[in-house]
Order: sequence, then C-alpha cells, then structure tokens
Amino acid sequence: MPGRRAPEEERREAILQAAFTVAARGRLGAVTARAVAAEAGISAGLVFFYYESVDKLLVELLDWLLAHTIVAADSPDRLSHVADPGARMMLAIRRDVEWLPNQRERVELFFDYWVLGTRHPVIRRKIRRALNRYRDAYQPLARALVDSDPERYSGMTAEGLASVAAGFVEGCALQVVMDPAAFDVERSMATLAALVRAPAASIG
Amino acid sequence: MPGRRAPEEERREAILQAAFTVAARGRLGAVTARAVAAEAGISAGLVFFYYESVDKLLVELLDWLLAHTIVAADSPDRLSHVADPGARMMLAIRRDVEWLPNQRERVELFFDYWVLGTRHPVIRRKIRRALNRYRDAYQPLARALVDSDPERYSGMTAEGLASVAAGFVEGCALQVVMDPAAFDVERSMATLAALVRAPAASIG
DNA sequence: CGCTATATTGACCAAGTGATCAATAACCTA
DNA sequence: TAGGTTATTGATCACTTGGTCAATATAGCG
Repeated sequence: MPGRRAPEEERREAILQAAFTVAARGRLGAVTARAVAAEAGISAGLVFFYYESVDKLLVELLDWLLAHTIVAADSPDRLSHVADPGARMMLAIRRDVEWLPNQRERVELFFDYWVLGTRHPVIRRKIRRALNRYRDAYQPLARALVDSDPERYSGMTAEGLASVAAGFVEGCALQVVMDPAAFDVERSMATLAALVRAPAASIG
Repeated sequence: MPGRRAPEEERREAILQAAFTVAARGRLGAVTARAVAAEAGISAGLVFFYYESVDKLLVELLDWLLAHTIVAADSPDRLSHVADPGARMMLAIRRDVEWLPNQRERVELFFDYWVLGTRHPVIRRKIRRALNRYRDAYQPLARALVDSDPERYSGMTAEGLASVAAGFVEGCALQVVMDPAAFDVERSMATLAALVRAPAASIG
C-alpha cells in the first residue's frame, strides 16, 4: 500500500531508531537494509529513499550514538561540591565506570564501530575524535590535580594523567563487554585507589 | 589439474597460513573460502576438504594466533635480574607495551575476533580464557609486590593489581590499533610511572 | 472532482557468500 | 602395466547482501 505518508523527519528518525533496535539486538552485523525495514515496518526500498546507502545510515547511527549516550559529559555538577582535586578525579572516574554496566548494549556497539573504523576512514575519524574528546574531558580535572601540588606531581603532565584516566575507563569498558559477570566496579575502583595511594617510590 | 598430492599436514598448515596472510591483509572480513584458496593457490573446494567449514577454519586460526603470538608469556628471564618487585612489575608492563606496535596486525586481528566472539560462543570462550590467562600471568609479579610490604599496599589485592596492569596494557593496545601514529610508548610508561610514584594520599 | 507531486512498494539485479558434489587426474600398490 | 584410492577441481546451488527502479497509491491543491 504505497502512498501512506508520515511527516518526513519522523520517518527518518523512525528508521534510525529501528536501526538502533536492530543493532542493540544483533550488533552491527545485523544491521541490513531489510532488517531495519522490517523493524520499522516499511519496505526495504524506503530505507534507501531516506538514506542513500546502508553505509550512510551506519554513519548517522554512530553520530546518534555518540551524541546521545557515549559521551558522559552530563552532570558534572555532582563534582562541584568536592573540593579536593584528587577526590574529584577519582569521583569522576568512578562515575564513568559505574555507568558502564548499565549501558552495555551501547558500549558493545561502540566497540563494533571501533573495529569497523579500522577499515572505514569516516568512522575511524569520528571514533578518534570521540575518544579524544573523552580524554580531553578529563584534562581540567587532571590539570587541577597537577597544579594543586606541582612539586609532588612533578614528572606528570595533565595530558598524560588525563590519558591514563581515560585509558582506565576504557579498560573497564573492555571488561564489561567481554565478561560482564566478572566485572566488579568496587574491586576495580578499590584497586585503582590503592594503586594510586601507594607511596611506591621504588616503582619505575 | 586434480590429483597432485601434497603431504597432508603440510596442506592443512599451508591453508591456515594462507588464511592468516589474507587476514593480515584484509582483516577477518576478508577471510572467505575463495580468498584463502586463491592465496594458497588451490581450489575453493579443497578448503572444505581440509576444514569442514569456514567457521572451523576461523577457530583454528584463532588458536594458532593465540598460541603463536598473542600471549607474551615468553622470555620472563629478562626480569630475573631485577630484584625490586615494583621495578619488575613496571618492566613486565613495559615489555608488553613495547611489543604492541610491532604486532599491530595481530592485535587488530585479535580485536576482530573479540568482536566476533560476542556472537560466537566458542570464540568468546577462547578469547575470555586468553584474556584471563594474560591477566593471571601478572599475578605472581603482583603478589610479590604486595607481599613485599603488606602494610604499604594494604587494600590492594594481587588479583586487583594484576587486573589493572593487564587493563593498562589492553588500553594501550586499543590506542595502538586506533591511532598508531599518536601512540608513544615512552609517554604512556612515563605517565604510569609518575602516577604510581605520586604519594597522593589524598586521592580516593 | 481531477491533477500533480511524491512517498512507498515489491520485484528485480548483480555480486558475493558458504557449501556440495560428480568428475578426474595423480598417486600407490600389486 | 593395470587398478584401486584419493586428493583436487570447478561447476553449481541456495542464499543473502546492497542497490535500482518502474509502478502505484495516497496526499495536497485548485
């Protein structure tokens, strides 16, 4: 029954939503034109009417993903009442790590895209930027920490510290995706805290 | 020209080798029966004669990968002359991180398998075990470090420390695959060293 | 009520996939 | 040299994929 209309923007969005549903259910590999169309309750051809190729659809889905969920840049307010730079840093990391298990689907998708990005230049660029943005989000905190006692933190740059912090969270993300049952937020955070707290002057 | 024989084991191995060549060139997605056959200079059908399915071939390739390269369990001898547990730990991490850039192809493949594993139970199990084995390989070092001064490292378990160490290396692997040019071994190690060295009693 | 524009369909295509299998050529043995 | 064994081939099948497109039903407009 051709001809039935829907507001244009809604249709586009509905298709994107359907693509996400399919991806959440069966990962990126399941996102085919036909599968998305079936999920959206439309014909396959219509997918190509709104998105000229599956590739474009995937890129837009990545944009949607990055904009809506991946970047945990929201609510930095909860940190504002914590004065100590070190505690702020740890709290920020904890917040992100705690957030991972709830969003496993999306984290998995992100890794799918990440792998896809190694062959797809456009996606690679987007993923790189997202990761850089994520790392940079830690820099203010890192700088505050380093500046709070330059002598104590000599040899450590804000960039480096931010990089390690982001890397730690990413490592946790890896574990969450790989073996969700075995991942324990408290254990990871406790170890990180103990590691950083340890005055291991002999290490390195 | 059918009928030409080759020693059986050699043929199997040659096919596996061809599969790796193809995978190293075009990632896991490029490993099709025809591509492998072409690389090995044989017909497509013969691939199925030696490996009953492409799936089985992929699993065997993963085994080969894990056995031959991924696990950096070799040469723990270089650590033996380092007495200090902390220094040993750092040296072990450094050794693994330094090893990453040279093996980018294989690390990429490993991540391909890792993603594939989220849908393929057999592969998932193998990957999990490999990662656990890798983490566990750090445990003796971690335990020695913790035991060397229990008071100082109170609140830190050998398991947790090993997990964080492995996670750090995995994080570096992520960076190497995503943005090889931007990855700097020395910077990563220096930051880690500085982070651990910092007597940040206030953190956490 | 027509007329135009367009959103929508479903058939269709070419390409590529895993897998099967009869035919066959080379090998080994007697 | 003959004959059985088997490794090897390449054609072939069924299926899925991205993508195209003529046909068409609907909506909006006069």
